[in-house]
Amino acid sequence: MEERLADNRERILLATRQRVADGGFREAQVSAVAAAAGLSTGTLYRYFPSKAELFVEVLTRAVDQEILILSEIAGRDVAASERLGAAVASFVRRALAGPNLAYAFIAEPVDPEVEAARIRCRKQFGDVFKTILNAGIDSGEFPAQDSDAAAACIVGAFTEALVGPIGPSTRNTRDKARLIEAIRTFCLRAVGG
Amino acid sequence: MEERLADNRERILLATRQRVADGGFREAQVSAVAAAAGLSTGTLYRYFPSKAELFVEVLTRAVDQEILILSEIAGRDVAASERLGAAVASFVRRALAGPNLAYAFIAEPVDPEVEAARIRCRKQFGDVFKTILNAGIDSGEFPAQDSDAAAACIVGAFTEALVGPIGPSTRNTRDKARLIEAIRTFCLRAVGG
Amino acid sequence: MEERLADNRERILLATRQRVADGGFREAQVSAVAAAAGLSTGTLYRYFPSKAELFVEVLTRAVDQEILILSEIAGRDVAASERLGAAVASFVRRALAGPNLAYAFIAEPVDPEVEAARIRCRKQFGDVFKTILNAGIDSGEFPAQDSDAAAACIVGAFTEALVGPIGPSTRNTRDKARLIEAIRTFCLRAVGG
Amino acid sequence: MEERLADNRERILLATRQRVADGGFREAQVSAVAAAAGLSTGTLYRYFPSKAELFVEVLTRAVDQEILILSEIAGRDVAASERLGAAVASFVRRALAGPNLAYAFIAEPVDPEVEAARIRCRKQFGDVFKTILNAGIDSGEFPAQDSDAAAACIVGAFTEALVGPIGPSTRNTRDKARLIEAIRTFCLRAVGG
DNA sequence: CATGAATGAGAATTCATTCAT
DNA sequence: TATGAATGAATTCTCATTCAT
Repeated sequence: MEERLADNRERILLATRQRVADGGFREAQVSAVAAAAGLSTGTLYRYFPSKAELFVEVLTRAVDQEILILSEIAGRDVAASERLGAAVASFVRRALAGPNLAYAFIAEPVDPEVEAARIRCRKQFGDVFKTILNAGIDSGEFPAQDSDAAAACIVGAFTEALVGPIGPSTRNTRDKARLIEAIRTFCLRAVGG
Repeated sequence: MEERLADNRERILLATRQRVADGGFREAQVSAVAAAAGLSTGTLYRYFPSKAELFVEVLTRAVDQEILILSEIAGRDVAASERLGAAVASFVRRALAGPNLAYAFIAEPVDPEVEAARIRCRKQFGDVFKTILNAGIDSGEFPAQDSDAAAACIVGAFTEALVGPIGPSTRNTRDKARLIEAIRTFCLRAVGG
Repeated sequence: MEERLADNRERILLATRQRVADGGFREAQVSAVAAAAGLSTGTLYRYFPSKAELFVEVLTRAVDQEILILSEIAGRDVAASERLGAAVASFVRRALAGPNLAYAFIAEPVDPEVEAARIRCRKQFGDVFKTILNAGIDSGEFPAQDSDAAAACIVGAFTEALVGPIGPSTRNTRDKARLIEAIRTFCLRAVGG
Repeated sequence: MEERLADNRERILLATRQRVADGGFREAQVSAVAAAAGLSTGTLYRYFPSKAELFVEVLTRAVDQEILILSEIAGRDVAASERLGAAVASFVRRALAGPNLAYAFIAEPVDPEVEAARIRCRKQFGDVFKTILNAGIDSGEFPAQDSDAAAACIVGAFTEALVGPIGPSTRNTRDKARLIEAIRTFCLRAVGG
């Protein structure tokens, strides 16, 4: 029972992720998500009080996991530039696996409540990079700079290059590797590392 | 009365811009825009065949003007790095005047038709920067690099720094000047200039 | 001036006929008709108090002319069967020249006011045939029969064969001649002539 | 609850039929039909994907049943003239029960999708009569004739006599019986049977 | 008289949320 | 507890008619 409840909750979250990845938040209607999860809409509403809160959780979950990984990298005992490069590359690599999901999460707003969550998430990303930057500046590895602005620039740079419409097309593994490298180089040089 | 017609068209475009700036395309319903323009919905439809086309025009208008300015900068007879810095700073400066509108233009998707226009617009931005980059690479001013990826990164960087939630808050003129400088430095260093 | 007024009125009626013939009443919007007549909608409303009354007049005009011709045939000093055959063939022949107009007039309802006019028009057609039928019955040329029903059947028969969707396709002159003959034969035999 | 669902679907179809019978397709707005069925418009859309498809189903339902009956008659093992007479009389008899509905079905076009269905339906009717006619012609019972044109004429004749405005008014049972007989005689004689 | 811009009621359709079973 | 049918507010778009210029 407890088992079952948790199961349903996970199924709903998963179904939402998949639909968002497919067609963006626009295509993730409550009824479609419920159907994909093998549940009724009524049941979905037993687990989530509203569509917005469901979306917020899907978003937060994905981002939390990402932040965990990036934080680990940020905490490593190596040069800041290495950490920065690793963090960027790590994020980019995973994002390339599911671009639409990343796009929807990063760029597509839905309603104010979800939008607020999206903002918090980007802020979290920025904070990770700011941490690395500040460490590098303190250690003299990076030149003095506005780490807020630079962190924002970094997040923006890889977001756009990854999921934005003007990013280079990445069809095969080689293309992807090149793109990751290009973005890493860009960001590293940008902060003077 | 020619006067009057043009007026209405402009009023509608202006009302749309304002509502978009306030609450994104989401809040720019036909009836709300018409009311804000002091017109009936029927009249709005005399000037624009559909909501989507109205949005597309609002979008392209703003972007076309921007592209014009950036292109002029890109064509100047000075070092590529100077042109790049000037272009970034120029864009950022103007964008800081109406951040929400910029956000809606750059980041918010609406429906397929408008989304297509948004993509074209971002591509235009990217192309301007790619032109500068390639010139700089050819002249040996910048190191060899993937100019597609770098152009995307640049657009993403300043977009995010400007309108993204993680960008530093800019309350006064001094803050703004600092932000512009930070973004310019970031982008210039990023491409090795 | 007087000249001009009459001209405009005729132009409007003609433009209406043409648009109806092209796309049915559905496509004959006031603004489209006015444009086709080279006038403004406001001017159109100086000549016709409403769209419905305009349509009614277009309808009545066309039918009145038709009735005139049929009445002449009905009044000829020849056998009833010959008159009947001639009337049917005469109507059918002209209708084949502009099938869409005929169809719209005969079968397509628009709004109650126009529909009422349409009913009156069909009644007029029926009356012509009833007159011929009654004459033929009186003279012993046709067997006794319900001339109301038979007249309705005749109108229905040629209407359907002409403009209905199940009528045989008539692409060339030969086809048309055959169709006219088939309908005439059908109607003549039907009344026992 | 299965019960309930089917009920609603039927209720919607019935409500549509009734409104169509009253005022034609024109008066069968989605909201009016839903209200007449005791449902919300949203619910109506659970059962029918669009107004057009609802209309098409109302149309085809009625026609399919009719065609079934007529086909049975057409297949009987009696003289073609008897079958023709029986088919006409059978159709007319039932149609006299709901003249306006029949009119809307047979004569009133609405939008392209529904109009297409209407055409298919009339074609079905025509085919039944063509079958009988061809059989009669083959057996020598009817003289050689264009069975396409004649079938169209027959459908047109009884349609008009039934639902057209010029048909005789039929107030009581005796009148109706006479009308049926008049139409049957008309059609039979028309094909030479 | 002529114009044609403006009006605004009305129609179809969608979908998050509720609640009787 | 689960269901999913029902709801109805909200939104886009059309077009006959009016009236200030």
